[in-house]
Amino acid sequence: MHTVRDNARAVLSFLYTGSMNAPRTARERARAELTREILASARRQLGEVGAPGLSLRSVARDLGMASSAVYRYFASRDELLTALLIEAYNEVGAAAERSDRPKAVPENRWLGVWNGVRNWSLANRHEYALLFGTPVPGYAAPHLTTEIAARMPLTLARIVADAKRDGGLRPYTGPECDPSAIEPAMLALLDDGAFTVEETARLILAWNRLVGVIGFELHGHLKNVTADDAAYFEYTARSEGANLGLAFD
Amino acid sequence: MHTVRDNARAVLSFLYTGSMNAPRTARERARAELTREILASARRQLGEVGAPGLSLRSVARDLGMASSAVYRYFASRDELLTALLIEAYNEVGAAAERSDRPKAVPENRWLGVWNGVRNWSLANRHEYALLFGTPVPGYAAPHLTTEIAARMPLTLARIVADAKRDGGLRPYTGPECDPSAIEPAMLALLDDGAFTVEETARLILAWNRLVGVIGFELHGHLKNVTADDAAYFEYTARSEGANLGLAFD
DNA sequence: TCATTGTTGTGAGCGGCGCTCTCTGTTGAG
DNA sequence: CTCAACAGAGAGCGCCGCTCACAACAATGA
Repeated sequence: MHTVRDNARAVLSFLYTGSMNAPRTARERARAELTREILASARRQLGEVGAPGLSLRSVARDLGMASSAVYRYFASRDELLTALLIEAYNEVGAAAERSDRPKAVPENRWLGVWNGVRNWSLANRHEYALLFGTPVPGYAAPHLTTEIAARMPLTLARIVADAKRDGGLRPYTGPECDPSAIEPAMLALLDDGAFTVEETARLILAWNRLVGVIGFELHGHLKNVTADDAAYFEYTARSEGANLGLAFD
Repeated sequence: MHTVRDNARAVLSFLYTGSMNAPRTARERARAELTREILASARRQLGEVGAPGLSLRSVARDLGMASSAVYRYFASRDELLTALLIEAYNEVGAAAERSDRPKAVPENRWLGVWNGVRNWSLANRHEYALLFGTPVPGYAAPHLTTEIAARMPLTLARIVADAKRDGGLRPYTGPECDPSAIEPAMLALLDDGAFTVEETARLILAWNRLVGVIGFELHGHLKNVTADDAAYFEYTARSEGANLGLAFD
């Protein structure tokens, strides 16, 4: 029998794997149901008022239960936010994968995924902030989240790997990265060592910049700076793709 | 005579210009003094616990006064944070300017300013978060803050402008930006039209990426990704400088 | 079958928060 | 000297996260 304390882990596992150990008793079914409802309500509120405004008490009110009862399901507000964080990581990863069209030419795939991530972020700005904005608490089990967080950047890597395999990658130009700057484990993670250190560095840079430029747009730093955010974003995408050797002009 | 309500504007003006209308009466002197003390205490707490943890009540406790008294000086917590925001904008701008060595070659100036901004950010991570992390409230008088916020990017622009004047700028390569993506007013702002639209776009990109890569490092997204953050950062700086035509390899 | 055991929900309560209001004493301008 | 503007104190409102004791209840094993 699992105790209440184990629940958090169970929820994370649920979010990660998409399924839970099948609930055997009525109580377990009710528990799974209510856990989902709490998450759904929290997610709704996150979308409306953002992470700072999300309160456990208001979730409880929304569900017509005592605020203290919610603590049977999530040990703290941070734990609830962590669950939402994982959910959001999965969503942006899914959005990236969904907007990849493996049959298109690499350049169009690249733009498609960049735009897919941007569109998700514009439609879910509070979720984006949760992922890439200022971190608030101690937060989630790092090992679990990093695995999920990799989904989006791996989608980018796959495009470049395919281009490389098909000979569609130009030799890169410009300054090169000190190889010792990159964590060796990253090389293995990225498509089982399909990339050189230099390519890996540029991939990291591209991922980094994709997130960065969206943040600038979302946080208003481009106000009075750019006139057409979508065009500026596409320019960023092309610039970054070219840096990796994709054939933009 | 100014009323209490005017104080906020006075504080902002004080932070911006570095001086205030000379206090004539003892009361005005005391007011200026206490305002500074409140800001100093708030700044101290910001550095320790970050913006979410900063509370007006604890500032009041720190200064040995009733919490309600603080409201004579700052109309709300947001207004206090706004003052800190402006202070931080000025600081990072000053750090950028201080780390520029106008007599050095453009490439070294470029690296110097990038590192200067990074070092300030590492030493003031909560302040960085206030500037470039998730925005929380409605926040400051935009017109005032944008003027101050421009200090740091303008330092970058100056280096490139000097290089261009001295003929040290290579013709740029790679994808170009749709000119209509850039706000025309930006062209005038940047050294009175010293730059082409394309150069302006690349400057914006560089500024954007400088902030972005620091955010990634500060927020832990580079953990298990890079092995040497400083080396990776310098790589970013060189890559960005080369994109603007600076002679990095 | 039934007592035992762990789980679930409640409501009261703690300390903290931002913020408001009223009241008192004080300062400075006319 | 008068009087309006100001500064500070303290009580209080409605939130918040979180804890705890308690009662209702469901699963389980003797």
